[in-house]
Amino acid sequence: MKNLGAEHENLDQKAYEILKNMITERQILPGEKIPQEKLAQELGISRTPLVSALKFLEHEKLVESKPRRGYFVRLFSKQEMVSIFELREVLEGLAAKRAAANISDPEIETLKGFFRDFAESANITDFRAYAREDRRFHNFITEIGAKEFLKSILQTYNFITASYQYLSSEGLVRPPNETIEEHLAVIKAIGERDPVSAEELMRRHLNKTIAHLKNDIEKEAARKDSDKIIRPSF
Amino acid sequence: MKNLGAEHENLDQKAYEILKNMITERQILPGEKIPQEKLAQELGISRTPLVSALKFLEHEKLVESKPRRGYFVRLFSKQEMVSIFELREVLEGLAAKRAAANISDPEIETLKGFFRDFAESANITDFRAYAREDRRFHNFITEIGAKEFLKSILQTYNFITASYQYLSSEGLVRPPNETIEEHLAVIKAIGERDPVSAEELMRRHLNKTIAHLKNDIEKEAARKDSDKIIRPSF
DNA sequence: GTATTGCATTTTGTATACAAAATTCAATAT
DNA sequence: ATATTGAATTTTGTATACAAAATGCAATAC
Repeated sequence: MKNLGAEHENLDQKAYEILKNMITERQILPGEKIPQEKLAQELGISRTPLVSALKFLEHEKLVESKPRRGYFVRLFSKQEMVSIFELREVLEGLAAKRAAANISDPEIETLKGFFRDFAESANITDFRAYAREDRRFHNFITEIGAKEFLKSILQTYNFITASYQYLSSEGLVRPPNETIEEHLAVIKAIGERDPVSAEELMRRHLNKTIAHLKNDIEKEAARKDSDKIIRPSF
Repeated sequence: MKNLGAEHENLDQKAYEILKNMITERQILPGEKIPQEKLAQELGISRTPLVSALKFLEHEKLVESKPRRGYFVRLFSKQEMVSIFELREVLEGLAAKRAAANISDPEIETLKGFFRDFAESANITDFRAYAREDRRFHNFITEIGAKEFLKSILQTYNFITASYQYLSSEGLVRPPNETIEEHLAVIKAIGERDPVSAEELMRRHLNKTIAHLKNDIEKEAARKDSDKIIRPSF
């Protein structure tokens, strides 16, 4: 009966945020079932707002409902990650275009600050710091270029990307040395308020990541194929 | 795989579909409040699945929650419709690209059937029939080019477009004589399995609609501005 | 006649209750 | 040992209950 977190609009919201956090921070792992009663008790709420939050997350594809069996944390295959990056390509392209069209002077200054610390060094070694900057950069563009609809979609898919990559090399698909120039090019285009170039460059940037992922998938498939060929020979 | 047909997985789903339908068919008008208890009784269910459905629709922006005051059918401004078409531009562009890459031979035949009845006539007069074909055409491309994530997003935004346009000239922003060639060009590109052209043409097609909408908005603004100037002179 | 106040009514947010489905697990059969 | 069965237990889907908030309305004051 104690209503502690009194700053929250309602319990649905609170449950939603906590759950989402638990998923990114891998407190519940992909594929795992979400124990409703137990979790509700842990959070000091009833099942009602918890289920409500689960339905929201289901809509965002972060969670999957198997009827009469429960909710499970969604597991994304590499193939699905390609689909998500394809979406990010067009959506962030649009965000970059709109950012270039709407950005204010002070925002341009902020934008130019991104990757400044990395721009000079010939070889970036701190992957973790770079990955953080990467996320902040993409979020900043979403923030200024995307509102309402676009923003809410992008947040979902950027979030999925982030939670998926949590384990891989600090959350980077490609090495900093390869992406830094692409980032700087996007910054330049938006800074010059050039929507066409901004969109094009952002799309190219994300498209290269897609190519990289697809390459990984192919390599894996090839490895498995060769296994299949070799094994029967024993 | 999927459970289609009359059997409803659960009441949430049922309530969701009925509500969504009521919104497109304007049985509940934009801005109106949704009476939970009354509607639940009418549908012969409790408030629980109804509220569940409302949360889904809230996520799709079809409905808006004002805390402690209830749910209201969302009202879209022309400005917001522009944002939605900007989304459709990039998303259906992607869908068209993927459709061109994945389409099967029989599907090409179906595709080529679209707009056949209109292609010959020099002047299309049956707006209603054309509008229906338009919707079917866009849905078909979504169906073959977009799966999972892209599909679910597109369905939402196509739906908003449809429900918004319900009142305007049979649901068309631009006249058939203007759009028919664009449609045929997209069909040709996908039929030739040319992803690059397919994307480009679909984007251009939707972009022209955006331009048209923006033009409308400007005209309206101009009218209001001139009102403002004239009125004080009395 | 319009504005203000206070009370009765309605509606929301959340908890709880409960039947039906799913799961577990031990007992039994193969 | 492995497979099968079936009752005991858990969990889901849905309804209902109820306090707190919002709303409507009538009585009163201005």
